[in-house]
Amino acid sequence: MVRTKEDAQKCCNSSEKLSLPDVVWAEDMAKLTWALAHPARVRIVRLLLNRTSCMCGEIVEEMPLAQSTVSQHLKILKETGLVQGEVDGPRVCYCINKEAMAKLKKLIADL
Amino acid sequence: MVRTKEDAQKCCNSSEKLSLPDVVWAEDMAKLTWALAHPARVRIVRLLLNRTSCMCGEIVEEMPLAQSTVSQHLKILKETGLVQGEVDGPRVCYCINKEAMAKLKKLIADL
DNA sequence: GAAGCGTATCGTATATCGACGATTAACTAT
DNA sequence: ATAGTTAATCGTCGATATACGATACGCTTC
Repeated sequence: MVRTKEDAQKCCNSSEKLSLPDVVWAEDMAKLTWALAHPARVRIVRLLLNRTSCMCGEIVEEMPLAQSTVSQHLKILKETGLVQGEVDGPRVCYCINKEAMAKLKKLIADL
Repeated sequence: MVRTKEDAQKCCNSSEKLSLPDVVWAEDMAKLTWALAHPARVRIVRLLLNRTSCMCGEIVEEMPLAQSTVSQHLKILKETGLVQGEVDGPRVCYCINKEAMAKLKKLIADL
C-alpha cells in the first residue's frame, strides 16, 4: 500500500505531458467496440465468421431471440460497418465486412 | 446482385454445421468490449496506458465530465477488470490491468 | 478531534437499449 | 393479380446507461 506523498510520486512517476488521445479516435473505437458489446451481436459476428455468409433466417434460427430483435442487432452491426447485407430476392445474405473487422482488430491491437 | 436460388446457394454455400460459439465466451467478449463502448472510457484507458498510472483527479481534469461521472466510468472499468485502483491515502491511483487487457486483445485478435 | 482534500456513492432525470408482437415492405412464384 | 416467404420497421414497455449535484466516506494533517 502506498503511504506517503513520495510513494505516490513514485506510483505516478510519468513526467510526460498528459496528452489525451484524439476525441475522434475515441469515438471511433467506442462505436466499433459497442457493436460487440452485446452477447447476441458477438454470436452473430462469430456465426458469420464461421460461415463466410448467412441468411438472416438462419441467424434467427440459431438465436434464442425473436426475428425482429435479431433484425435490430443486424441493423446495428450494419450501421457500425462490421457486417454487410446483400439482398437476395426475399432473403438477405449477411457477411462480415473484412475491412471493418480489420480496423477493429487494429484499433484494439494498437491500444 | 444475387438473383436466383442457385446464386443464393452459391452465396451461402457453407455446408458446415451451423454451430454457435459458446454462450459464455460471447458474454465474456461482450462484457470486455462493453467496457470500451463509451468514448470517455476509451479515453481513460488510453490515458492510463500512456501514463502507467494516474490519480483519479488527474483523469477528471482531462475529461469534460463531472468528477462523479468519471468516478462511475472508473467503476465500470474496474468491474470489468480492465483497470485497477490502488488507494493512496486520500487519493486513488489507477492503472491498467495488463492481464485483462491482454485477454481483451487476444479475444479480438482470435475473432 | 477538526478541518481539508480526494474519491465514492446517492438520488434523480433523461436518453437509449433491448425485447417483443404486429405490421409493412420487397420479392417470388403460381 | 394473388399468395407466400422473408426481412425490416413500428409501437411499446421495462431495464439500463449516462449525466449531474449533493452528500458521505476515508485518509492526512494540524
